[in-house]
Amino acid sequence: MAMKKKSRVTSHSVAKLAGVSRSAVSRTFTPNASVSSATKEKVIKAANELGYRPNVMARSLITKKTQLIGLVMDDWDNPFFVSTLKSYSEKLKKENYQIILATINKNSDIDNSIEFLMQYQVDGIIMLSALPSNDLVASCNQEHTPIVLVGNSSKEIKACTVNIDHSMIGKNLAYLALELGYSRIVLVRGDKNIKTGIRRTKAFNKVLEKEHKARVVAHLTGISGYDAGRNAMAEIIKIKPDLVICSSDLTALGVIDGVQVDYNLDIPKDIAVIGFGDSPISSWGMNRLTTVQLPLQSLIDESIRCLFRRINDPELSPKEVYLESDIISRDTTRQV
Amino acid sequence: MAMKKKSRVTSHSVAKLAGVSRSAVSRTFTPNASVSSATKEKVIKAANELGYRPNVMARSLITKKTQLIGLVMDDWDNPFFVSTLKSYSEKLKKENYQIILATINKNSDIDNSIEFLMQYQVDGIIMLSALPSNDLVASCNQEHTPIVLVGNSSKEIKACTVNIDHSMIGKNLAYLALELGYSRIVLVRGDKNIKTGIRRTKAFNKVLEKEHKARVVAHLTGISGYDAGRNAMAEIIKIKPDLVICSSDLTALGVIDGVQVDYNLDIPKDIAVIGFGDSPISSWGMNRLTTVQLPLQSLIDESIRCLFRRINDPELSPKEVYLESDIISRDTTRQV
DNA sequence: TTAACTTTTGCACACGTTTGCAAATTATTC
DNA sequence: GAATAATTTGCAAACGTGTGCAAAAGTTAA
Repeated sequence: MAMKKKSRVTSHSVAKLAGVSRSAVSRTFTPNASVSSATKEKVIKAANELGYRPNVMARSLITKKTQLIGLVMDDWDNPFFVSTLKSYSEKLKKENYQIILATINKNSDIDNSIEFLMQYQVDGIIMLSALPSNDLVASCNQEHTPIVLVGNSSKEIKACTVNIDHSMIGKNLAYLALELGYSRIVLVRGDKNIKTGIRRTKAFNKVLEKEHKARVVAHLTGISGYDAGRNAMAEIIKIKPDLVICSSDLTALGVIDGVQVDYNLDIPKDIAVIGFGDSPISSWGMNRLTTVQLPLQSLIDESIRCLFRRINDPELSPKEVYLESDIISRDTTRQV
Repeated sequence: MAMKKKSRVTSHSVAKLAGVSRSAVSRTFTPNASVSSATKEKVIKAANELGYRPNVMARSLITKKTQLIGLVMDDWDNPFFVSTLKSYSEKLKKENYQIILATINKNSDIDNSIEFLMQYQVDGIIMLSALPSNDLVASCNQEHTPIVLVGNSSKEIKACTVNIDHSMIGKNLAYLALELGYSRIVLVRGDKNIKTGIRRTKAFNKVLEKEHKARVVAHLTGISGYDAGRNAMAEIIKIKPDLVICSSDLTALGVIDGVQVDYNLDIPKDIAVIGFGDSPISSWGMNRLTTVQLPLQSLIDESIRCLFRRINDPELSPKEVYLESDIISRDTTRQV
């Protein structure tokens, strides 16, 4: 006996079983299609019997819609972006879209990942923190595949961008510091080339220069993580600051332990600390860290909204959205 | 002037520009296909000029391969599984596969998410911690779409399973406790219905019963997270245990702070603590937690290997893999 | 009953590929 | 140069679906 060949159950086979035409079964699975309830019933019965599932690939070939959204994740080490994945997946699913995931290894791969996604005829692309080339975005626009850039943008690119307004954060941090009466401030940041940090710092300094009631007594870069923060205190302590502003909660926790454990000083009386991100650890247990809360949900919602707007009307010109962040006052800064 | 209709650049258009047949352009993009280098060059030039990208949907229709792997994530709150996403994405990409992501909301949705993925004709499915129904798995097997179950299994299901051997963990924990000379042990777990925890506990008790040099003086369930752990100490402290074994690192951290801060006892001299998971926080800064290290990389590698084995040979019968875990001895237990 | 109208149905083409096959071209051998 | 072998090429038939169109069936009105 010959080996049974792999054969899928197709609209043809269920049509045959139900005694109708292929069109009938197609229409049964297309909402609002013209099909009598009698045949619909027959088709559904046959489909269940055979375990029929419409082939999305074949369908998309003709409808030119795949219900696929490409999601490119540039920075898997950034917990903010990773934590958005769940929401993206759930919210897109609710709109009947699926996520196809693209990872980036080297920087040169950003464009490559878009090319990949385009081969799958995705209906839209969400880029988390990655910046593609102008040419490629133009090419996507031409094929009416909208791109939304989240957490990164460039003036020249013709794509929707949804961003956190880091300048505003810097400004608000500065005014908060002034309001609380701090005057000797240390800024602690990670990689000095990260744009968002640069933007915050610039806005922060601008306010201080205008008001000249306080000044930045030290500006450290290349410090990220608990240990780096804690070790950095050796240097910071000499400068005798009254406020240390960090670019991540984890760094801030390191700084806090440095202040309290290694140098036996009081927080916030002797030195105040502000973190960044409002990550879960910033409020666990004994940690009551004053920090910047990023509007992640708005970021997600807004980027999805932008995407769908352009999927539904590709001629629409791209939009720029900037979101504001709150500063959560907890126990590592003095109260107003 | 009439509105320009959306028209993709197809193999037809590049064939016309290059002055060859559609077959020629198809063959230039198919490795090892019979095509002269002269025409190949012509085609590539034309393709670049037009920005041609082969349509994967159309291709998969005929090759019956989509290069798509469905990844269903049951429990987004479990940091272990979420942290595997990056590795899965990178490793599958290296093999030229893409991930299509499926989320589960209610439990009844597990089968649903598989149905969804099957509509996209995925070449295989990886299920993280979710358990699908027998019927559905059978239906997938019939279509030669292999499924790998990670972190959850059932005897009856005919699918590959890759699991952490929790019985072995329980056994090893028990022998470690005996070896270190602890005799009054408290077990602290989360939801009492979680199978993995039950399995560990059972194996743990079995060893203790056999050796009867130590005993479980309390077995608390429903405790998970830092605060729950810390609060639980109020009850635990009365029992005067010498070892507390927790089902998560975070809970263990709460217990530790309870012991040290709230009751001013020494760790590990007065009470020892063991966590679970070797999550990053367990070794940050001052935390030097003795804990169970899960073999996540092996879990990922093994599940991918199982998947590909069955993709390449669908007749192969499914395999069960159990992985062992190490216990990392740090500073919250006494040394051997 | 007939006419006009509405709904349902099936045919056949389209979507953008891959691939077996035979024809056409090129390379090799005598 | 002819004969043969090896390679390259294009044609045409799939793959599994959606959809315009006209025919068929059903419904309503007179």
